[in-house]
Amino acid sequence: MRVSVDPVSRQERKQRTRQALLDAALGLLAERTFAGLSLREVTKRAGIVPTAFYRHFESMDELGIALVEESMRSLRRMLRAARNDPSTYRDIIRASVLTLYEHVRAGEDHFRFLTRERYAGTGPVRRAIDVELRLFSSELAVDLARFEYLREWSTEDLRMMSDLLVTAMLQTVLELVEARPRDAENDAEIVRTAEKRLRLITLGVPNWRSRR
Amino acid sequence: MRVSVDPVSRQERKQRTRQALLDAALGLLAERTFAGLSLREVTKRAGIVPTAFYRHFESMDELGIALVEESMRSLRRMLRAARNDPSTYRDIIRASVLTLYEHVRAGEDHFRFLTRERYAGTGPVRRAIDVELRLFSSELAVDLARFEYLREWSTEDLRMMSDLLVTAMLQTVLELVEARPRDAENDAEIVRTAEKRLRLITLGVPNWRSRR
DNA sequence: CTGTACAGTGAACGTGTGTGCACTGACAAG
DNA sequence: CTTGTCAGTGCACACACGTTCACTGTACAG
Repeated sequence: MRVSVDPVSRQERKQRTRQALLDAALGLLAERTFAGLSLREVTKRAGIVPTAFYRHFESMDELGIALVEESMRSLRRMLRAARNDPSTYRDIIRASVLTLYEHVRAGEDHFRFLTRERYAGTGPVRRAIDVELRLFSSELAVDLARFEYLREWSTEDLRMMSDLLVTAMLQTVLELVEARPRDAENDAEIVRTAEKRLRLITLGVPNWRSRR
Repeated sequence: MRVSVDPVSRQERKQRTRQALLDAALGLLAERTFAGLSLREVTKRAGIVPTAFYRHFESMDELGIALVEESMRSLRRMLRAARNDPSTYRDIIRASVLTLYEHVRAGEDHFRFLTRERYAGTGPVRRAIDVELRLFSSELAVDLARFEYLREWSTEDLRMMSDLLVTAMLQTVLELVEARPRDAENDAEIVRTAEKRLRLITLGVPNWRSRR
């Protein structure tokens, strides 16, 4: 097998069509639930014939899971950015919320997909999101453990807190992504509220005593 | 036609069929999204012919909105119960969470419907839930304003907090309703975590200073 | 240059869908 | 007893769906 330099090699073309399918689905999901997508629609938008779909995915569910993976990459990229942001040390909450805001507005469709399908379906897509989000929350818990006040928290309590933070953040994502009207003023309002939420949650930390 | 033993008035019979439609839909929603329901399915389960559907609702969306209203009645009943529970004064958080738990397990389908469709659809059903939940959060904010520490909070901050509480509670609802495995042990775990969440949030309250 | 693997095609199928229409028969009012 | 109302029926339609199958054209390996 040869690794071709030619940009239109066979496998690359296939990869390109696959991506077109993913993009088509994601585009349609702007105004529909994943369960409400039809294979025919997606292929039509991707510019191929319905039956060719099966050359790339075994079923729509499989495409959905690929979409979850793609979307989670956005989320992790965000977490990484937040970790490496030097301004984090001055005001971690403000910095985190701003990072969230920028990433949401940049990869809107992915975030919308995740937040909507997180609750919507019953199928494999939902389960995949659930698993990935649990993992994500665990990573966040590890980060949290590094903070002064949180050093002695039980892992269970840390998990509780990171779950709470993730939920609050995803709630903000939803507000941003579903916002109407969509102007800078409204965005600022949402961001401000998000900050307050996190502020309130973290204010409780110094008073926390682990209990059984 | 149906030969009924007990005499029932005409409108009462109609009301009964309407309710059968609502129940049928709610039942099917245990494992599907509202958008994924078909009119034919619902009528079949309700025991009438598809076309008779239109005697009761103009469209599935209209039925969905009726379902939202019905479900919100469960939610409000819960809030009222929480307000009138005398044990609330001893430990408001524990009392609230237990009230939530009992109501969720009692009217499971309604709660599942609300929490799922809150994010799922794009249609009128979702909008209806959004409006109702905003209203609900306002009511809660009014209740909050009566508390010692919260007396001087701005209405905006009160809203922020009640939204946070509602979101945390709905998250708990979701965990309960989607729980697997569904046993007493798992339930207890969920309830315990829910309590911790609220505990953490309220711990921040005494330290809060409203800021612009 | 030849043969093959394979992405994409196009017609065909069976099924489930929402809705229009003319209908039936039980009830309630006159 | 007569009559109008109306919840529920049964048939029909046009359409969109997922999936099958035999096919075509071309990039690549030998």
